[in-house]
Amino acid sequence: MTEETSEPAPFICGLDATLRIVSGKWKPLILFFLGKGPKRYGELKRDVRGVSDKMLIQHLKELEAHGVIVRTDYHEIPPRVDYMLSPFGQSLVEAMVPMCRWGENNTEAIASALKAQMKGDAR
Amino acid sequence: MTEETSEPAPFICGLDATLRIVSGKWKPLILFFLGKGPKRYGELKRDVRGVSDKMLIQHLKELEAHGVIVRTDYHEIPPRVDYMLSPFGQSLVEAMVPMCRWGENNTEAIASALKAQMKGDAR
DNA sequence: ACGGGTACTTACCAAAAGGTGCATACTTGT
DNA sequence: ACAAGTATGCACCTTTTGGTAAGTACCCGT
Repeated sequence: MTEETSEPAPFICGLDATLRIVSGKWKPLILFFLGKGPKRYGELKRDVRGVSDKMLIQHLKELEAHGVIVRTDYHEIPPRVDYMLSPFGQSLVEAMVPMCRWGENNTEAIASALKAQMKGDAR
Repeated sequence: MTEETSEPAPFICGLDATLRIVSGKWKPLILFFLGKGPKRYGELKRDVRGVSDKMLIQHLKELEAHGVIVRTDYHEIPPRVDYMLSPFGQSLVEAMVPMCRWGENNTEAIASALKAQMKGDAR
């Protein structure tokens, strides 16, 4: 740290910019599920199968810091908080829809492509 | 390794499936640039700024193994190889277009969202 | 009064991801 | 003859990422 590296590195292109927001193992999934409407922390955790508390919270904080989601704390006694997309996040989710559909329409092909590769790896 | 864990874990949803293919720091970018037409290794490396040889090749191999790109080796003397999208890859790239556009249309907002966050982090 | 659910937080650790630098084998340009 | 470019491969090491397990403060149902 001899110098301040505050520069976040310029974007190569639009896609690169988008990736800076959605990169993170579970972020796209979180966004996808929030696209279906506001959700409480627990609901989200059940939806995004396999995510740990640590990751879920960390990603939620980052998405909030980036202005794509909005956190609402009801300050109730058994904690109650929910998360929803901001308009910015909403537009992002819309941009992700084709990728979701691509996955839906090619699930079989993807599954076998991944399986085929494993055989090669499993030397 | 007491048991074969050959099961690649079921997809949570279509998006999850898609992510299994495009996950990797540079993969979306590689695909994006290949969307503009076949490219030689060197060209790609110049396009995808910042990628190391190791990563570029590794990602290219995976994408090829997954059937999204096709490698052509001309067996020429100073090595000449090029990469292009397969029809499968082509459809994937089309599904990514909206995300590219989203990034293009929101570059400013994204840049400031990222910058704003850094200030918070820099405690 | 105890177990379970709520939404987190923190510390510690393992694994994956990625970068650097060197090597290859042959050619073209200077 | 020597440096540079071509498309990789490999060993080594650092960084980043992610998981586990524990704890917190408070409530409700039994």
